[in-house]
Amino acid sequence: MKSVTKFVKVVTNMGHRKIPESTISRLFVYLREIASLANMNIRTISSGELGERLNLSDAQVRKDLGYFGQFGVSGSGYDTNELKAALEKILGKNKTWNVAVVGVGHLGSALLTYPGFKEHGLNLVAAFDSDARKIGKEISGVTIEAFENMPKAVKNNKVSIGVIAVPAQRAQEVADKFVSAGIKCILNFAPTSLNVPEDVKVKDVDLSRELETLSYFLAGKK
Amino acid sequence: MKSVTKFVKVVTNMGHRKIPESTISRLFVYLREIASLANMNIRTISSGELGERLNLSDAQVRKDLGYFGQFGVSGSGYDTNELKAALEKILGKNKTWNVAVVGVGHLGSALLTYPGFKEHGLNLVAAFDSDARKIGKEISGVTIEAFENMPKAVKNNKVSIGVIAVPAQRAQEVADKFVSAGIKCILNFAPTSLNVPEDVKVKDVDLSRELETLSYFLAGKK
DNA sequence: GTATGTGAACTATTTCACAGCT
DNA sequence: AGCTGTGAAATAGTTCACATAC
Repeated sequence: MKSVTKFVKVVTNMGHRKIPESTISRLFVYLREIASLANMNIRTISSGELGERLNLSDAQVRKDLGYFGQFGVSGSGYDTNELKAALEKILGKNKTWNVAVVGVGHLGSALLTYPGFKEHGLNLVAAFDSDARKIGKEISGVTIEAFENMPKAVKNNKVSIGVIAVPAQRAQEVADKFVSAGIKCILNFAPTSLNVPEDVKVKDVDLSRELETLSYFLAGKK
Repeated sequence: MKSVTKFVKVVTNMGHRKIPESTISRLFVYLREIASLANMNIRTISSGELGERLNLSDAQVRKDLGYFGQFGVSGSGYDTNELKAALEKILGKNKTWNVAVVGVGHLGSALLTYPGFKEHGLNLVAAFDSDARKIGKEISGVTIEAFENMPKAVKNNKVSIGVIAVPAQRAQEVADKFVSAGIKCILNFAPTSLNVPEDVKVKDVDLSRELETLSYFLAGKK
């Protein structure tokens, strides 16, 4: 007697195993590479080849993908078009989000002109500063407003992500105002640790720390 | 018979236990906080209080410091001035390094004007681009040169850190040229994984990935 | 033969918990 | 009593290795 087993691809993480944040981050890297391969008309790739291109082990690639389903074919590898579609679905690349920036100094204005925002589905819709001389100026198609207007603007523009680009000593104050305006997701460029409620996600981007660890490494050799 | 034990503070990691990179990164955070406390004339702080300010556990603080020596006093905590001095020594804050940037587009020019470089002992001494229209222009006191001149300039200026701020598809080429010019330390802003010899340290700063993981988080909550 | 998917083993990092110092 | 320093326990993340599929 023959038994027939049907496998179903799982694209959301149904089994709700805990997924490492590093896995999520690598999935974006896989997607980039796979998209480029698909674009070059390469139809199939193995975990080993993909890992080699990205300086990762074959096992790492398979394990990461394994959290979300079974996308490969034994003996041949992964179909690039299928895997691309699956990753896009997993990672929610089709959605867009509105973003507001507080602090239009060096960093803030560099961010406002950074094309990567738009490329990743993030629309800058508002910018705020408390320096009166900056208010009213336009940058990247957005007019800088007074910080006091922020909560109202967040609601009117359905802002999902708040970006903090002010000096460290003012960052907590801005975070508190974001939280009370209903923001659940903060991108923090200030070199300080923010206190927020549990349901608010903070992503810290601390360029100073990166630079510091680099010079620590250099100090170590010789 | 009584035994007398003498303990000596270890400031370098003599015992060469393996130290997590995350520990190093946190030490810089401790230093910032401790410097600010010392500045406010707070003389002493416990691991618990310090952890609370930084959203870290008391055990984490003690374990991190423990890799480098014994800086605390049982029953009272850490002397802020002593700990500040010790951390500065451990982390090699006094040294400065020369930096060269390749790629003076949006990102590169934002970096060139970023004051954090100088604040962390990094001196921008040269900038390169392969766009003929940019060559000869000055930015932040540095004149943009042709990419071909880079290896010579790296040697003449004793450059220790190479910064890559070009599009992904050109990043490996730039990295190779840095490596053959003798650079041992690369700060990579291109969203791609670089292949370099073992003795070269690459620090990736991938803003796109940070943005992407943010939108993944948002996509997850309905 | 080649490559996946996945428990099991291993490694890294964090947290616990407590002896010992002030 | 209060707090450090540190092995031991727990947790997180990566790599191994192999049964299974094509």
